[in-house]
Amino acid sequence: MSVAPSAMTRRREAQFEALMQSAEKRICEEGVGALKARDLAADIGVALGGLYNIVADMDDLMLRLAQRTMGRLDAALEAGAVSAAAEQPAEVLEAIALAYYDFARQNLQLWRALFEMRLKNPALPEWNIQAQLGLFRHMNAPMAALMPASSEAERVLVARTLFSAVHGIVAVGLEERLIAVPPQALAQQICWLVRAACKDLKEN
Amino acid sequence: MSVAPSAMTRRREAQFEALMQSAEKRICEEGVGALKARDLAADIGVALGGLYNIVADMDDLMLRLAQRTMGRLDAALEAGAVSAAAEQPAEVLEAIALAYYDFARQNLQLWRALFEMRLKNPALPEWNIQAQLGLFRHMNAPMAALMPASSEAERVLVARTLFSAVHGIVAVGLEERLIAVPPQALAQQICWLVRAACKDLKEN
DNA sequence: TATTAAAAATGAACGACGTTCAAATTTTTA
DNA sequence: TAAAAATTTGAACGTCGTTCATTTTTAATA
Repeated sequence: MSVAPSAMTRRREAQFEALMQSAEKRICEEGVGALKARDLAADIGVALGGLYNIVADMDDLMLRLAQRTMGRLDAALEAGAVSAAAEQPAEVLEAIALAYYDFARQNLQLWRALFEMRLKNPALPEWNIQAQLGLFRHMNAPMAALMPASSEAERVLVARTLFSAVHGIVAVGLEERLIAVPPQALAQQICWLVRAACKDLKEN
Repeated sequence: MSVAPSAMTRRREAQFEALMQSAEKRICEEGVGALKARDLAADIGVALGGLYNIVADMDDLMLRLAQRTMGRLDAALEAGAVSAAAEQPAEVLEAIALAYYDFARQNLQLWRALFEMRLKNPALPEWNIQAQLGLFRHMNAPMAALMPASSEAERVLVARTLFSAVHGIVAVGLEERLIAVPPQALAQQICWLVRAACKDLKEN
């Protein structure tokens, strides 16, 4: 589950890790828009041009960071799912949704960086796509329980819809540009929507 | 309902309008990331520095563009709402959601620009905030019909939740970076979620 | 160990960008 | 028509990501 480019010497791996940590620190403190090649190079004690021996370019850097963040998000969703296992499938989905919300709140800037990535080359590398799709893994079991008569494709579609809806609520809710919704109220809204959707699935 | 800064001469208004149109054309054709001050200045036949007599800076330009787009979106939502009026409130909300999805599809790049704005000064001007909040206007009547016993604040919260959820589905669905969901399937998913949410509201 | 070839690191330089501002030009006023 | 005010200009500035010829370090070989 390494996030570093393959074929690295030990020294390079250390540099890569230092770069990632310095970038994450800066994102957390100042937001993703404040990431500057010169700052990062200075942080890890490397000349400006040396950055490009560790990472192909800033897009590559962002994608590697996204990979790390998704790894942590995956673990958080997993923890949320198991905490509600052996319960009703709707409750598991609810726990996953709340875990997603909690992760976004606790890692606000890193989580935002996942979506604010504006890559020069919009085509994502395969390993990034797979990591994204892998996040849906936690919904498989509860979705299958909720929609036993449906096809795999149908379940995947509904899972994506549910995830997207929750993501939208979280994203808009954490946007401070408009009215700030109290966290507790937001969590309650997420639960309501997930429950309502699951109830409907159950009835049909 | 003017979108131009006040206290403009006739000439300035014409320049402003030309600037907006040229910017919108470029956004539609190449995406918001391709907007360059030099290109726009050339487009409207003005020296580079002259842009800053028409608009305070690029942030201001983006906010004015957003204002125009929101104006069109507002009209589209209104049209969607009236097309389903005198029906069940759930059907009105469904029509609004579908109108939102349709607008996003038909004005993909301009719609994206609404959210991809990364302003140097993240504080939004009051007129922009009001325009955003005004978009919820169309949900007032159906929400009141669906939740007659609830407070105004409660209804606003649920309306925001519903809108955010639909927005999330649309945003993720129109993101081509992952699996492309067929438009018809996406519309169906939106309808399903709105209906499920409304059904739950009705029962409680 | 000395020599040499390969690998890695350097930082000045480049082009693109948004923004500024003294100077030139146009328009308005007296 | 002359003076004053307003507008327009485009060169110049600072910042950014990125490149690459040069230097420095590391590794291999005799």
